[in-house]
Amino acid sequence: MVRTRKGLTERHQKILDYINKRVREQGYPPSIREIGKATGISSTSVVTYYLKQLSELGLIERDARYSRALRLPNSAPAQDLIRIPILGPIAAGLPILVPDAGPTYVGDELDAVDIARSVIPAREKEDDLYALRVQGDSMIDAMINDGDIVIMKRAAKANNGEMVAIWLPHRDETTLKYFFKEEDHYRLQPANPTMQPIIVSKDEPLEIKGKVVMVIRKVEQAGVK
Amino acid sequence: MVRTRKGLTERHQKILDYINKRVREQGYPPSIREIGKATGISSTSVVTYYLKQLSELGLIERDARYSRALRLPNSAPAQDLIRIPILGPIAAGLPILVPDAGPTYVGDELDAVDIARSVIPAREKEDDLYALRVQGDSMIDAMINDGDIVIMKRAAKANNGEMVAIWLPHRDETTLKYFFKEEDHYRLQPANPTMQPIIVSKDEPLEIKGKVVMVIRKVEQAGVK
DNA sequence: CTTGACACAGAACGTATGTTCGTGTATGAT
DNA sequence: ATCATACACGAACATACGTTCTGTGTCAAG
Repeated sequence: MVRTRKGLTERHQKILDYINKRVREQGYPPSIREIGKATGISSTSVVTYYLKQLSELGLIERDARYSRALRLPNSAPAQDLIRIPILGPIAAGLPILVPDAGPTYVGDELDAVDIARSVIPAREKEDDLYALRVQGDSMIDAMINDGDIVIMKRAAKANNGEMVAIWLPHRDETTLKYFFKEEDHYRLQPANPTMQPIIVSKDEPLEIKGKVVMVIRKVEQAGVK
Repeated sequence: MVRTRKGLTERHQKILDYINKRVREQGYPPSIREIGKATGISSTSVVTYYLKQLSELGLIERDARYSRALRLPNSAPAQDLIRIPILGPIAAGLPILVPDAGPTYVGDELDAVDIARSVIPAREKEDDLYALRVQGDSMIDAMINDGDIVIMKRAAKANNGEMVAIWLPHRDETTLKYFFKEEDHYRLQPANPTMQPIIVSKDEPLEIKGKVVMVIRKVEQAGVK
């Protein structure tokens, strides 16, 4: 693990190690002067000098100017998990219940999935994420299977090309589709290119329940017979 | 997770939540003034006042006097992350390279995904897991898309009904299929029930490269046009 | 030899940050 | 009414901290 990276002098390595150790042991990063003392560098400017290099190499991130405001991008193994509550099932004929974004969610008896933050695509805000468990085969056109878990992000509207969960009250239907707003209608495009889109006129009510961020499928031993 | 603890006022709770969030998102704790601003407390002394109480309650630890020197003792609860190396691409016409189970893989220049152990189905042995990035649309019959990440478990043989990655040398083909050993042939069944199975005679060579454990799809904004 | 890049040190400087203190306002007990 | 306690505000203060500037020694290229 601790490997001499190309282009890193001993001091780079020592600084990196020390930051690592401090973050692990104390829970917060050291100050420049502490780094200096620990690595035998007598001047704060020299530490700054190295931190700048490490930062340019992408080995640390820092919001300079603030105290102890540095972090190790690749590590942070400690709290890199986020817990996403599974709010309920999603199925063709079922509306989705999304208890509107309580800033503090109460229900901790709920099911949840733990996801490493690093696998969440963008910098999604954690509080806006929730998960649904797919029931039935109705989402196969979205390449989503029975039993899959879809991770959603709260959203009431969508941009063209985003995959969203849509509730069509007039049809009593929930679907996951790519969303396109066009001339005088909405086009809901299945992920499977061989399938036909659904056209929804703008008169018809259409509720966007969230954007699909991620799909997780646990493959059990049993498959098709 | 976020639970109103007995004896904690809303401000205590808010402060706790904010520290938590900042540590997770930034990698280092906030300053007193930042806490104040985020929780609607206008005076630094009031924040100090609460921090002292939280500290006495053992809900935070802090080396006061130093900047941002506070930490959440209970954090690092689920260190349950495992890192799964992404060994390479998987595509219809490509053999899979699986460098046989080095007990410690050296190459850390490789890509990897972090997964919470809790979402890994069985008690798979961590070292037996690896991941592949799907290239192309050739796996759509397995409900697996271009760009998906499949998490595999090393295996040279499979039981009936398991989904496996198979290499057919005579056909120069890699596929993900449900595996069934039958009378005098193998039946490779697509996950999509509307599609026809591939029948492979027992004379034909067939290499099982691993079992599919999980599929992860990150849905980006862009979809089908 | 000169030049410039690099690694390093020390001092000066501005500010971000935590603490202390004086003050004010409720509330409840005596 | 008086006092204690919990909660809250803002100003003053000391200092820990990051930045910047100046200077020194080394080493390779010109």
